[in-house]
Amino acid sequence: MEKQDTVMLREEDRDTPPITGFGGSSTEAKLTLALSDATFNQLLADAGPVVPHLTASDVNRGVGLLSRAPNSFFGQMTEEEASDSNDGVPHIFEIETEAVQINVPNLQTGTSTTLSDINAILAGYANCSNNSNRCTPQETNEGRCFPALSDPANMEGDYIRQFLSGSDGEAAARPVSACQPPSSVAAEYPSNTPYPGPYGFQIFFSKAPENESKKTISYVYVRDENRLYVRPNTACPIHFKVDQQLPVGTRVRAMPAYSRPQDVQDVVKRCMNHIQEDREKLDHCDHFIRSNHRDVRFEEAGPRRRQSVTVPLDAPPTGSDYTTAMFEFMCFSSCTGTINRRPLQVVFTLEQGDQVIGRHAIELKVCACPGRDATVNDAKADTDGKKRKAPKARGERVTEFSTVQPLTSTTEDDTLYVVQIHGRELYKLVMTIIRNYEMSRRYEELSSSPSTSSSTVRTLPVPLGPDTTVERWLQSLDMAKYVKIFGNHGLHTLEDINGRITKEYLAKLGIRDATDVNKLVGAYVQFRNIEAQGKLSSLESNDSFSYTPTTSQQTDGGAQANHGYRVSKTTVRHSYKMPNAKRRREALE
Amino acid sequence: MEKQDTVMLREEDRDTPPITGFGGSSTEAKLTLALSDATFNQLLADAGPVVPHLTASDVNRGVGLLSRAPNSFFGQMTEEEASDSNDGVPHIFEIETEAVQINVPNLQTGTSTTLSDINAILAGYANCSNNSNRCTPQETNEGRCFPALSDPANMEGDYIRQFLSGSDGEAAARPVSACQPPSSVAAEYPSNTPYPGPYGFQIFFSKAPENESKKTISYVYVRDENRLYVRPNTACPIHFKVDQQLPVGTRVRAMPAYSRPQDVQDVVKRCMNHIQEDREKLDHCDHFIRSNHRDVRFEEAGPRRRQSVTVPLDAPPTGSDYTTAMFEFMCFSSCTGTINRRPLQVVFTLEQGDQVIGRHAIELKVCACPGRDATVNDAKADTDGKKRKAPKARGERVTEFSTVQPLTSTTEDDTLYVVQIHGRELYKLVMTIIRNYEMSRRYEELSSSPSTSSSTVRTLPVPLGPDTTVERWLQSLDMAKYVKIFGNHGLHTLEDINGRITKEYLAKLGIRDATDVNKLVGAYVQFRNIEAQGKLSSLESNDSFSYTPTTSQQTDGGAQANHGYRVSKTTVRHSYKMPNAKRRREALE
DNA sequence: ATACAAGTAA
DNA sequence: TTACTTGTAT
Ligand SMILES: [Zn+2]
Ligand SMILES: [Zn+2]
Repeated sequence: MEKQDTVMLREEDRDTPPITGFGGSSTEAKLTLALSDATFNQLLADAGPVVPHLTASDVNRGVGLLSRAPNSFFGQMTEEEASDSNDGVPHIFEIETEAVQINVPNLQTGTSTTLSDINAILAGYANCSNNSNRCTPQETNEGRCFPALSDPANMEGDYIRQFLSGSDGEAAARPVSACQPPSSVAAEYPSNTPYPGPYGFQIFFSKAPENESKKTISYVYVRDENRLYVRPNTACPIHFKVDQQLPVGTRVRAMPAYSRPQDVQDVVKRCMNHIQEDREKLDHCDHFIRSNHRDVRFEEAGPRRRQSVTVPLDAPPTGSDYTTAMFEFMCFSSCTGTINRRPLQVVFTLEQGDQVIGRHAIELKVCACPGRDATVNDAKADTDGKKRKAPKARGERVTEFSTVQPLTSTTEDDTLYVVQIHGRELYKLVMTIIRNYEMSRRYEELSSSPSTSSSTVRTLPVPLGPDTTVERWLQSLDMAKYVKIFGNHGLHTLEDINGRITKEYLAKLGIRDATDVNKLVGAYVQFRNIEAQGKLSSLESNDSFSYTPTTSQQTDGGAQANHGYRVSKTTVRHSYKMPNAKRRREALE
Repeated sequence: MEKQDTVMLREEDRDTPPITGFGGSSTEAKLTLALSDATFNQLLADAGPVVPHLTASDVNRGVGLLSRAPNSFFGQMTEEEASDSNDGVPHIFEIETEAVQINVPNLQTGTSTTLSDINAILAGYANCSNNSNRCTPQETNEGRCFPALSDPANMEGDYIRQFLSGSDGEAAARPVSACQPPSSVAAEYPSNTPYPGPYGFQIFFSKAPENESKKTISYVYVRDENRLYVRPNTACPIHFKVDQQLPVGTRVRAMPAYSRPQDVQDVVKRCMNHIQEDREKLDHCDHFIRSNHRDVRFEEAGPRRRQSVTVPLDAPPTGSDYTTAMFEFMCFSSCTGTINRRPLQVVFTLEQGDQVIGRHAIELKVCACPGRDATVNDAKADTDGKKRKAPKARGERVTEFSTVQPLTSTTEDDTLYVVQIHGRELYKLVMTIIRNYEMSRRYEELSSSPSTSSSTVRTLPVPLGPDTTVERWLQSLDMAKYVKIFGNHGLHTLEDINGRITKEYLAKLGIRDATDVNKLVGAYVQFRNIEAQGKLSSLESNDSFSYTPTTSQQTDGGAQANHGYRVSKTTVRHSYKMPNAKRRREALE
């Protein structure tokens, strides 16, 4: 089996998030500690040319790898995306590569791993690769067959690669005695490798799962983290989609697993307290995952007696192209003694008999307040890696104006207003705002139609909002060539890029052309400014304070041409110096 | 048996905390619901003249009664107190009274209590009273023989007394068929009545149990609450003292019980998770209380199979007059499923064979941070009656800007500028800024010196900049309490928080107090506004685009008083409509 | 929806 | 020791 032929690395793919395997990223330091040189060299010899990507920060943080690279999880779609199934999104997985992925679990502290352990793991993936031979390879519209291995910005990642790559790539195909049958339940470590398989198996969640208010929501899926937050003992609908009709008897298995390398060997079970609680009420009361499907089957199999449930993947209801299954999670992620706050995953496998014909995994947190915890995790990610930010270089602050809101109407844009401003401070402030605004307006006009000199011409016929797609935004800027890059990084809406568009960030994405960078940043700044305006405007609505026009006079009273260029129409003069008496009175109330 | 003779109630004792029995205080409403009239009358006939005291607030709060009345717990001494044993502290219990105390457990919701149940309870106490005949009565130096029954402030307490007292007082001495043996383990409900008994049994704790620092302390006894805070699985020394030599074979039993009336019927056991954890490591791994004494005996007895341990009360070591026994508590008070955060007691009984010859009880909280929790409980007691902070009311937005960021230099603040603004979008944006600015200026003036009508009064002498520490900023806002929160998120300078301060973000940081949030956001908006002004001003130096004043005219040319109120000094009129030619040229470069 | 409680990690 | 996490009460 010549895997090299199927692994096509291209230079331009380097900015693509790498695919990462289950725990594969954290072998680094611990392998060098626990393995003898001979063992380690053998490992190198066995390892194929394609190795999982990992970063030192992953190792240090013990973070679930999958959550770092949303794009490495194929098959998660929003409901809308799922509905147009042939859009050729670049998220289609090249299945051959699965065969040579290496998922080496991290070693437990104080334990050691033998070569046969590792061989067993490799064998498991070899089996996956055999299965994949039955699959129809799917290529993206970019012709990319495999995500890049290298993150040029991460030298430690390169270091690891140095150790694990460069060998002959035979290991994946080599039969090993510890080889397990392909069944998903039989593996020592459950695979979580995304695998759409021959039927294009996909999993996704409702965009707005419930009408509950944000804080009381009983489950929420956060796409950036590929993580489901859900309350225990709550039926959570999960949507599954295939692109062909499935043979009868095809089932979906939900198997829980620990995310962190040091935990993967543990079987996820309910805690004793919760088992005890349901001992008389539920059959299989020790299973962590349940389903209320009439045909649910509880299984406990494999060398570790891992527990899982399967439900048949019924045909989609009429008018729908996906099937919804309900699963319940019967313990908190924080339950003492067992899960004990350890990060979890759920691996969903599409199975035909004992053949795995599709697989997707999600991160899972079962908690009392999914809405709250999803938010908190978001904030944490925001400030992550910011321990002590180095004194930031000045001069790029201009890009940091931001927060999101839709544009307002642009129909009266050429009206000229005259405003009296009281005090130099405020005057300078206003001038700054105005300059900034005009600057971004210029950018926008240029990008939309350089030949138009009037500021009434807007690139965007429809106001931008947080839900506007990045694609549309880029197209409006004549930067459609960057659509793919943004999409590859999981940035689909303007909401997604909120707070991100800086020169540095664009550089990370691989956008380094100075003109384009300036254009993007400028346009983004304007979007942010205008959006901020809308936000502030909404604030003022229920405020008792309101300025009053003191003078109104017409300047430049040009006639308004129907579609012509209107220099100015009305002048309103306000004085913003409030009478002291009034100010004091209002302040006191 | 004429108990009345031994019960000496004095008027001046009314403010003394009453003695309360185990759960006796909450019979009130539920008795009247659950008992037939005949049964209830029978109960009244059986009840002695001395009844437990209870308050409605106890019932409503479900508060452990004993914690309300520290003085009702005799026998707890500090080490110093114990050493001078003849100081005649008023904590000496008049033993005869125990005979007629009534400990009626609260009825479980949905259950009913029969008269025989109650008789059984009464009988238990009758037996105690018989035992007490062997005791040497001890009087306090105040001559008080029995705590007052009445809390004058509590009418419901009086109501209960009305029902339960005033009968012939025979019940206590009357043998009842359901009568239980006197053994402490045999009772349906364990008694927690303090009872020094014939040997003057006393229990106390070391004043400073450990040399650990306050926060890392593994156990602490708070005398005001008669409560021991202790870490689980930690040997906690408890001192026992008798004033005569004990017969050989005398043992001390430690039995856990729930404090609240609605819990007393439950047996205190370890939670399943912790049992499981120690299943192979410990014998009697299901016992909540353990001792590392070589001669510890685990018992499980009585109708409820209550678990307890006994250790021999060895003779005090030479030079000491007390004996120390070690007990360990094997679950958190917060353990899910079993104790579940319910308040606990430990009843220590001195036993000779199956005779109880001494008893004392303490409140117990087993927690991870005894030092912290003891302090917290202290503080809570301080602010008691304050309930929990009311959910914050919305709509006080006017206060949002009350402490808005102080303005920068003010020397020219009253200059009036006239600005032409092109386009309604920009106009609205500018107006929003101006309104916010003026609003904060108003509030700032009010807060800094309401008597000053001039805006020259500033709160902050030094202008803020991106390098200003968040700490100083917060201090200037009187929000120093949030310094740590920001610091923990790597936000140290105003630069760090640039673009981040929104209500949502603050909520993520854990800052949710509406007033504070509004204050911070308002102040931040102003800071941003001012900062943006400066930044863009500096930007424009190397920017070919710069607005130019088109008109300059003097309006309202008032003379500038030295510190007087200056209405306006200069008027500058700008047009912000850029020439199309220039705009196009700049945009292309 | 907010505030608190309490175990636990850094 | 601090502060965060996270279940739970109000
Ligand atoms: Zn559990
Ligand atoms: Zn426990």
